[in-house]
Amino acid sequence: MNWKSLPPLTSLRAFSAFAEKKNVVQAGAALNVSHAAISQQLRVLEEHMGVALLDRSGKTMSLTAEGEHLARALHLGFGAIGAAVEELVRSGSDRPVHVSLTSSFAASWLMPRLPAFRAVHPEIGLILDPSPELVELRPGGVDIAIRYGEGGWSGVDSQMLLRSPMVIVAAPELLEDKSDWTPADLAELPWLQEVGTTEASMWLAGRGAEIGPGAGRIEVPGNLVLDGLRAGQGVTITVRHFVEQDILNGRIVELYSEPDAAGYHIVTARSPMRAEVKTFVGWLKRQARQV
Amino acid sequence: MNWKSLPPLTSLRAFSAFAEKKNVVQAGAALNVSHAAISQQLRVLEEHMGVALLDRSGKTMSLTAEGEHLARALHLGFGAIGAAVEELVRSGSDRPVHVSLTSSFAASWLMPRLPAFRAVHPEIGLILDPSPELVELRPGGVDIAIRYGEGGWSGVDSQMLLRSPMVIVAAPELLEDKSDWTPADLAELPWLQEVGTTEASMWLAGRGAEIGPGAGRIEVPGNLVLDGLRAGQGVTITVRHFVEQDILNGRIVELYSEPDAAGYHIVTARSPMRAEVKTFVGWLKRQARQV
DNA sequence: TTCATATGTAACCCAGACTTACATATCGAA
DNA sequence: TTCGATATGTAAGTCTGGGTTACATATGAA
Repeated sequence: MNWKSLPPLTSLRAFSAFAEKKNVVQAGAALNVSHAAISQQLRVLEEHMGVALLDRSGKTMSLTAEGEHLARALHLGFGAIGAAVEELVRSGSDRPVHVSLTSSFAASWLMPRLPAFRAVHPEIGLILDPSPELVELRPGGVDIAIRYGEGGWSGVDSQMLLRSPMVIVAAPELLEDKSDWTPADLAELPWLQEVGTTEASMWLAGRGAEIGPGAGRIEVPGNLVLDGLRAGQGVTITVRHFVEQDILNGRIVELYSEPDAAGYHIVTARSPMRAEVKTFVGWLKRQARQV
Repeated sequence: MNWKSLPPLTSLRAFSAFAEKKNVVQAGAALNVSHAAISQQLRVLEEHMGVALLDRSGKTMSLTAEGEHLARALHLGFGAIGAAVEELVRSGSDRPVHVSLTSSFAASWLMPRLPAFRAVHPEIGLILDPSPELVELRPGGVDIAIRYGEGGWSGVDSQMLLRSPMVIVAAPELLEDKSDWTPADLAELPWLQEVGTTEASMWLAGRGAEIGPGAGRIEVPGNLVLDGLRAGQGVTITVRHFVEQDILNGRIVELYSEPDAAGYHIVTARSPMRAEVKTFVGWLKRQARQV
């Protein structure tokens, strides 16, 4: 391909649009530009090629024989390009947006807001995939993951969605009148933990304690942890944001708080995002801002 | 054609060049830009389409399946466009440049300089068409005309090539010892006039005189007017530039000079000039400057 | 003539395409 | 495993091409 001798592509596009519409005003409309822009580009093209493409006699402009010839080629050429682009773009767009997240985030934050998303973007399908572990983000598979942490993971792009520290919480009934709970004391209470996760044990271990043999660890599906917590069935570690209301109205007591800069992040692969994914991510961020 | 959803054409071109060269540096070379420009345009395209077109793992980049698909379409599309453009541009370029001019300009100014043009641009053919009258400038016919006057003709573009006033001249032999020639006196002398032109009669008429019956008007082909003048066969009106040397060395006497801003102009149609015509016009102007 | 329609032009503005310079990543060879 | 060679990425600033607006001009129809 001899690119260097090709006229400016903008001028070819303007000419093609003019050839289609037979009128600079409409050609401009088709390209989202003013009629003057088309007029100028047509001159640029003729000047560049040194060929009379347009017959400017009379009120309306028409194509010369050479112009018709070029117009046919442009229609075919740009047509082929446009068709291929369209095909590739839309081949992705009927696939739903695949979101991997933790079940607690899904239950406590995302699910209540989903109806609002459906209302605004009924055309975008979603797959919510609650799984405790990080999954591979790859084209054709999971589009985005929502994960808790401090960000900065390597190999992926991440942006903070919701900043909130981890807290150790329990219902007042469980704690009875005792205050000043040390980690070792807490280890003797029953613990609620989502199946397959180890945050609770890790937290205790990090403080030299270990869940006592008599206390018992209750492993429940992620969506039931908070319900059990409120029912006074055990202590648990969770993201403060999810129990904020309960803490404020005294239904839950906050025992320890991790003062780090962690929070939920939107994690995406370092490859271009489909338009639908961008839409969903944008919506997520707007939702998080207006909490 | 749905122009509005098309990605920037620059980015499509960059991608197509990359697909061809398999390498950003060479793709840049093919488009006369730096490798960084290609790199950035590839990102723009992927971002716009939301489709992974490139596999960036490893040292070299390669196309994904989607990328290959798009590359094929772009190759065909841009190929069709490039071929049509090339065809139109070269269809004009084997036709010689057709120049209409007066025979006196041809003989006195252009012909002596033509060998220099042939030496620099052997690939450009010329047709010199000496004709006294203005001709129609149209695509496929006469490309440029060289005409004497004050410029500003309507319907055409003109640019001054050589400024020089009209003068009335004669050989000293013809004038003998008499000086102070009035127009009426001159009317009694023989006049040399190019066949088909009326400048001489017009000049006399404009001054209340008329070629006398005894004097005689000698109509000769344009290329012979200056020869006859030098041989003392008659008075004539001509452009001063052509007889400048003769005036300076006394072989010709300048009787009257029209002090207007006239001169030879390059006259072209208000339609795009073929590349070869531009070359010739540029050469003409450079020649005129260095006189 | 006058109005309506279509295109041209001048002059200024701005986004996006480009450059330069430096950084980073991978592969192969010593 | 270090080093050089090769290939691509990134930051930051520049500049111009493509655009806008506002006005001018030309043609055809009534």
